[in-house]
Amino acid sequence: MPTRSEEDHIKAVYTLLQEGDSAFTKDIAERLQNKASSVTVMLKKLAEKGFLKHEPYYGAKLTAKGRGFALQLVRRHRLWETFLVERLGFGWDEVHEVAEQMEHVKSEKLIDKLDAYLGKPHFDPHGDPIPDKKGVIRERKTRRLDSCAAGDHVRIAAVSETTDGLLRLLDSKGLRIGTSLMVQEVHAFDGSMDVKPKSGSAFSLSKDVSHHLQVEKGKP
Amino acid sequence: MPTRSEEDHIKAVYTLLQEGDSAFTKDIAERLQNKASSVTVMLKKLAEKGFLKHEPYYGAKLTAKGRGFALQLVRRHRLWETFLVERLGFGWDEVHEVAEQMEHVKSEKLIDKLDAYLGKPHFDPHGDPIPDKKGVIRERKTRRLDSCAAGDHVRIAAVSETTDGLLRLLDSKGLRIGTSLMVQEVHAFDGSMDVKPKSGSAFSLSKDVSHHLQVEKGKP
DNA sequence: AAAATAGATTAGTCTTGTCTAATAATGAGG
DNA sequence: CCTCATTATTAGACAAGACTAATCTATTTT
Repeated sequence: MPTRSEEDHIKAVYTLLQEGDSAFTKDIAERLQNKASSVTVMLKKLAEKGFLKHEPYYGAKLTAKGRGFALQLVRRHRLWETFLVERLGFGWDEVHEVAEQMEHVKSEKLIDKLDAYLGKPHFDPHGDPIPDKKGVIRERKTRRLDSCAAGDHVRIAAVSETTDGLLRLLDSKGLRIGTSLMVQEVHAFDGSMDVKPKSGSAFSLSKDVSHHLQVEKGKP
Repeated sequence: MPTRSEEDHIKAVYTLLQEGDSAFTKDIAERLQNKASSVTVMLKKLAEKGFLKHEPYYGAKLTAKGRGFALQLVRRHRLWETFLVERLGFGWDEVHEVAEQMEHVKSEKLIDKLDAYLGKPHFDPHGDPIPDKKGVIRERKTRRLDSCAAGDHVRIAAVSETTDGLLRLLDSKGLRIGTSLMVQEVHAFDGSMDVKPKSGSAFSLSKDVSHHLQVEKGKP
């Protein structure tokens, strides 16, 4: 049974591999607010315990065991985030840190019951998929909003960054998971775009913002 | 900000002082599954930090600061137990260990919102009082069932031991918090008593059991 | 009052997880 | 191909928190 620090490292590796295709010591260290040397030591230990393969100087890859473990952590994290937002009334920009603590509570039964209580949700408040008990993630075909062209009709599926600033900005513009948009115009010089929500008037989004919005096709 | 281990020690001292009037090294050690020598070291540290007074060889007493801290832990523990039983459908004999982990999650806002979500309950599923945000406990005048005499009408207010065995026994007899009983007869030779629930037929309770039931007066 | 016993404390060790400093490997540019 | 900047690793120190063994204190028993 991994310690809390071990769990954090496994999850960091998983997340980095999701975002790109590599998990380097430096990036893991940055994410965990640790020094690289500490991470090296930890990776060696986790490799011995069979959670990952550590190729010195070339980063880490998860084993099946490590991946399964990481998926349970992600599941726990996202279920708690869902609980905090949907039941306790937290804003979606406030839940990350708390869920980060709750995900380490060890009780399989607790997660089973929480899952049932929330209605076995497939997505968390940021639109990220929640792995099921077996670690299976239901896939959606989404693209980044900044890859869309004028005239596209789309629905916001997920927000791929969870910094407080971005989430509050979206909130203030009335942009939520599920909000339908039409892309009116894309400005080549700075990548900003004008979008019009189904209900409400049009406004502009900078590339910084549209880059982090995952959307799926809506009806045209 | 105390560490998890420090929190555990503070709470153990608080609980022992509630149950009796002393918190000795040995008893703290037993409760935390630690050795006495480890506890001594910890008590010295907590005394330096101002959470308690440590009188070597005569145990520990909490300071106001330590008591306030312990009350917040108790509050968190009992709110989570209430959540687990009332919302997630856990049995009241299954929640202790999980709540023991959840009580260490640090977020004042979380507890405020949980409290509101549960309807600001004053008692947990075992009938124990939940301190409010300021640490104030609403008192009730209760007595142990084994101090009652034949003919008394009482209502179960709390169960003062939370071992799985006792709680399951009570469950199987239909005894819950709030159940009304009439004491039919007390047997002097072994302290057992016959009781009759308002609805249902009479049965016998051993002294072991009646000793741990806190009751309040019901209507005669 | 002395001895015995239960419990508490101290001293010293070990493990875990972190750090800093020193050393080594990689990959890019000249 | 060599050098340099970046990143990784190793080695050694340190703090927290637990343990064992040895010592000490308080209390009870004789």
